[in-house]
Amino acid sequence: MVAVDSLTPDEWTFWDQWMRAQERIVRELGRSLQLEHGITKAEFSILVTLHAAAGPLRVTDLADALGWDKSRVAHQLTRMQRGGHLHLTSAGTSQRRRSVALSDTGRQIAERAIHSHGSHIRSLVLDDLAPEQTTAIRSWSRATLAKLPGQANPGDKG
Amino acid sequence: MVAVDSLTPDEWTFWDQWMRAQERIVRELGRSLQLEHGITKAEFSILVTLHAAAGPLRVTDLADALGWDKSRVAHQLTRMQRGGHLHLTSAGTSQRRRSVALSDTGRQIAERAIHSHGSHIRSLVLDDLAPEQTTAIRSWSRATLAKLPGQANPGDKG
DNA sequence: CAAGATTGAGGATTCAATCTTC
DNA sequence: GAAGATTGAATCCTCAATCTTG
Repeated sequence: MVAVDSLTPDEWTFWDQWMRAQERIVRELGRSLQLEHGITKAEFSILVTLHAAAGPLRVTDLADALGWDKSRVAHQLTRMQRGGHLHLTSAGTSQRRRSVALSDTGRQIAERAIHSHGSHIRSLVLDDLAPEQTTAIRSWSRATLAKLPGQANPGDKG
Repeated sequence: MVAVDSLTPDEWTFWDQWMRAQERIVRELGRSLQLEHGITKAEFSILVTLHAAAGPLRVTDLADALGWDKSRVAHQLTRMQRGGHLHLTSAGTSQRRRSVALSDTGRQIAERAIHSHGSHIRSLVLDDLAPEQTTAIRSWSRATLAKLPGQANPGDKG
C-alpha cells in the first residue's frame, strides 16, 4: 500500500488547468509574433531587451537582463545572426562576441512587435483580469521570483 | 511619432514577472523530475495520462487527453520507445502505432513520480498560495481554457 | 477519400565541456 | 586561473507534408 497521490484530485485539476492555460496563452502569443512580425518568442525577448538597453550589451549582461543562462543566449544569437536584426561586434579572428546591439531594421521590428505584442497581451489576458486577480497574480509572481534563484550561471557564487 | 507601447510600464512589469515566475517554477519542477526519476516533464505527462486511463489509448486519444497535437505525441513516443516504460502495439509491417499503454516499470515510475512531483508542487507553489490567490488563479485558468481553442488537430472541424 | 498516424526540418532549451582573453 | 563566451549533443516543440488504412 503506497500513497500515490500527494495532492488531492482537486489540487491536481487546479494545477493542470493552470499549466494548460499558461501554455495556450504562450503558444497563441508566439503564433501572433510569427505571423505578424516573422519573429519567434525567443527572438522577441532578445530584441526587446536590447531595445530597452542604453547601448550595446555584452552577452553576460544580456543573459542577466533576460534571466537566461549564457549558453542559451549564445545559441540564440547564433541563430539570429543571419537575420540582420542585430549588430554584433566580435573580437579579431575568433567567433567570440564582444557586444550585441540592434541594427536599424532590428529596432524597427522591435518597436512594431512591442506595440502589437502588448495589444495581444491586453486582449488575451489583461482585459479579462479583475483587480483582485491582478493583485493575486502579482504577489504570487513576486514571491516566486524571490523564492527561486535566477538562472545560475557557472561563475555565480553559490 | 509612433506610440511604441500599448501597455503601461507597470503592465509590462506585471506580465514580465508573471512569465518569469512561471518559467522558473516549470524549470525547477522539470529538474526534480529528472534528478529523482530520470524522466523529463514531457515524459511525465505521457506517463501520468496513461496511468489515469482505463486501458491502452490510441495516439489520437492520448493527444486529446493531453491537449497536444498528434505530431507532438508521435515524436514523444518515438523518443520514449527505447526507454521501456511503454507498451506499444503496432500494425503488422508498418511503424504505425495502434495503441499505447504503460509497461510494468512504466507504471511504477509513474506512481513514484506522481507522488514526488505532487510534493514539489505543494512546497513550491500551493503552500504559498492564500485562498484568494487560489480562487483568482483558478478562475483565470478556466476562463482562459474556455477562451482559447485546444490544440487544433488537422481533422478538427473549424 | 478521410481519419489515424508518422516524418522531416528548423528553432528552442539544457547540461556539460571547451575555448578565449585578461 | 578565472571570467567571458561558444560548442555539441540530446530533448522538445511546431508546422507542413506524407504515409497508412478503413
